[in-house]
Amino acid sequence: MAKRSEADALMNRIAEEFEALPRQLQGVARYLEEHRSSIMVQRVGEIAEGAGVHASAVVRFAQRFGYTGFSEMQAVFRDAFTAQASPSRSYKQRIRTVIENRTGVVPAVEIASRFIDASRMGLDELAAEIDETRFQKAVDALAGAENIYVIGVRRSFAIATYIAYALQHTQKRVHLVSGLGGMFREQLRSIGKGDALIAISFPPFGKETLYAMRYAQQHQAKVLAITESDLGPLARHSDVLLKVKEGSAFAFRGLTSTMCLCQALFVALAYKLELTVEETLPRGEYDD
Amino acid sequence: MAKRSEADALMNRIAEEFEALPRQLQGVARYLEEHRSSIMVQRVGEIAEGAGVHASAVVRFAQRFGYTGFSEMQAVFRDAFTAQASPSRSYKQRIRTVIENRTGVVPAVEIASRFIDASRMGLDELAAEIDETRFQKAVDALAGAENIYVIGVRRSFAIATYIAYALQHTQKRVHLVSGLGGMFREQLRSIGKGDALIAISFPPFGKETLYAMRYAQQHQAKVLAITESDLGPLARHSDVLLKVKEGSAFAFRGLTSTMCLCQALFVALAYKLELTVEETLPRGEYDD
DNA sequence: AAATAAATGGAAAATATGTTCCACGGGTGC
DNA sequence: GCACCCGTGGAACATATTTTCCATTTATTT
Repeated sequence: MAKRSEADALMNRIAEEFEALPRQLQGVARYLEEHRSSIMVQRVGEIAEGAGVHASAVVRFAQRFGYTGFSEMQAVFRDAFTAQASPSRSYKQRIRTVIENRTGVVPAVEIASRFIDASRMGLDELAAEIDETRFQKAVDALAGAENIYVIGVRRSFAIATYIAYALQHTQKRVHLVSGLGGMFREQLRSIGKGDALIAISFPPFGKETLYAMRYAQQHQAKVLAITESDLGPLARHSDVLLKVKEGSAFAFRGLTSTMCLCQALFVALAYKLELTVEETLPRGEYDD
Repeated sequence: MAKRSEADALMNRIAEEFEALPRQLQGVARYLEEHRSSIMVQRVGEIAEGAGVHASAVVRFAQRFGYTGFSEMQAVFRDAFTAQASPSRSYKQRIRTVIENRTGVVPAVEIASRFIDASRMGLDELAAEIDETRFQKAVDALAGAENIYVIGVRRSFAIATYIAYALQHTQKRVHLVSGLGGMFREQLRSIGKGDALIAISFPPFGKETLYAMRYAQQHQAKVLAITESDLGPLARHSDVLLKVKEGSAFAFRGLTSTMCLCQALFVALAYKLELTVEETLPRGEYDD
């Protein structure tokens, strides 16, 4: 109990003082936070190597936080672990959870956990059922396009936003059809042969998206649809259709699988366009 | 993978030979079985004491099972742990191999699969490491806010967009600080006491986001940060900080965990506000 | 730009830890 | 009952790991 919080307290202190720390010690701090769970089994040398610093820097770090040396600090994490690993803990925790549930208030984390679980299942399904041929076709279509238009409204707008952002890292001209100022049609006007439209839509399908797809097809642009089913109105108006089935919990639809698919699409495209990943997402000042 | 089974194999061998062992070594065996999970952090002396034997008995035990000494046997358990504690590491190595093997055309689906895998691991980690207390605090902070401002730039903008969209289904007034027309400051101007700001940012942190956080705090609004670490500049300017560590493949950062966390946050909030899910996300004509 | 302070990394010193050796004792078989 | 063997534990030894020290580099201030 107290053991666990001692490690927590230390991590908090580290977070507080972080900015005042010299470069190398910041590196150590980052490593500790990242690998908190395995610090207890690692040697100073291993941690030093992982953090890219000299062993003595790790010792200095520990001393800066009031310990006589690394060993003493490590003991804090070791104790925290053994306290948690001891069989009594899980039992007590289960009991406590049950008690807390009795009060009628479902803890927020309970809801979150279930939702995350649902999302995981969604990703599992995505991994299992991805259509190789179609995915390849989708990548090829984008690779061959001069201009790429992206549309998605309401729930799908965030996804469209992301795709448009990601594609800015390629040489393509990218157009997010946002409808800003009520200008859906105007933003789409100049799409034509050699261009591609990415349309993301789920039932009940937004009429703006459907319009865009029809318009794009009429003007000989390739249409890539991202939706949940081969049936439905999007199939008719698309050249390639990628399916995503989202997991759901509390009757609330996830969006993680869609996001994941879109990112995968982008990575595959970047790879095909032979952008090195560094070019793709500069770790410099433009990334956030 | 193989690491885990090596420890298992050892435990099996111990079980088999158990009866043929001398009294003290049986004691060691019992202790190991009982405390399997914490062997990796314990010293020979501790284990010896726990089993009620002399340290050298423990060493003899290890040698009896083919190891040069206790250390070598302990390493088996340590490896088993680190293999399971940091699955992403072995994963990253696989990824690197794939990249280095670019002996020609890697099929797009191959890339997609890898990426989806990475995202899945990200979600696993999210589920495992979500901080109950903080999550609850985050939900409470939002539930208590009159106005909710949302900011995220570049990579994080899509997420901000989504949160703003989702929150429109509550009774709160929601403001997406988009920076449209260069009006970051202006959009943020009226934030004040009783309001909340949700800031999503990852390194290198966008200065607009940092500015917004500082401004919000100065005006006594609650600040909820969504980022990847307790360290870094966001910690100082936030009241609640939710951590998300994204999986990555091809050195390309995922966004699915963040998306998932934000959705979970929203669902938990909706639940707390006692919105029925039907009210929350009408499946009617406004959903897309 | 010089002076001062701080940070860094190599290597020696100190310590902790693991391992081996050996003397002792109890039990078993002859 | 004696001798032998195996198991046991103390202590010396060896090794691995941590810690300290100091020379060098790097940043900061005047």
